[in-house]
Amino acid sequence: MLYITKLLEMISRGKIKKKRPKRIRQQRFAFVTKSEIDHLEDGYRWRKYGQKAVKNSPFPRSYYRCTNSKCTVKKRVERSSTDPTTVITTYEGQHCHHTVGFPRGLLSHHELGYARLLAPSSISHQFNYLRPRVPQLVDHVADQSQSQVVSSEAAVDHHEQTSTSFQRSSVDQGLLGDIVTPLMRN
DNA sequence: CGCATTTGACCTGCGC
DNA sequence: GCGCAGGTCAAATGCG
Repeated sequence: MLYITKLLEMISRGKIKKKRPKRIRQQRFAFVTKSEIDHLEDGYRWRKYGQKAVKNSPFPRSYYRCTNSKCTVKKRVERSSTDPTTVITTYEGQHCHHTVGFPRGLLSHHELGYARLLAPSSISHQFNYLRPRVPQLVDHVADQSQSQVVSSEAAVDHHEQTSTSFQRSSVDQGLLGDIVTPLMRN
């Protein structure tokens, strides 16, 4: 009874919405990282908007969104059930703004690769400028967490195997075609 | 006070 | 149609 009351209240407040339009699957990139840290810095600011226990894994999956309101990039972070020291980070979408910088030397080279990958072309030079600083950052990270890209494409495929709506071709031909390394491409 | 995180409920897609 | 799993929302709460 209490629940029904709450339900009606929610409806009246517009909390229960009608059907949302079909989600359009955006480009996704997954990184497998050996790290003790779940949430690695990648130069962008993220706001956590959800956490969910996933099947076949004792570890919950965290959902993050870019704090820039105009930016729709999302990121999922989950720890591998087979190897608890491995973190699987899946990025979805493309940033439409500059990074906020790379704080505290926590940037790992795979995350920088991602940043370059999804950054607007107009700021791609920013990453070239930053590149000379990377080795020391990577060394710093490597000592802590042995960050590495194991197989981004394999990780994506793990999620996308049955999906036919993941359109890589446009990515390859477009903006990211200049940036994505052969490894990252299909 | 503003922003980030937590968390339970709701929504949606998919397989049976 | 039903149930499950994944994804999202938003109020409550915490923290600097």
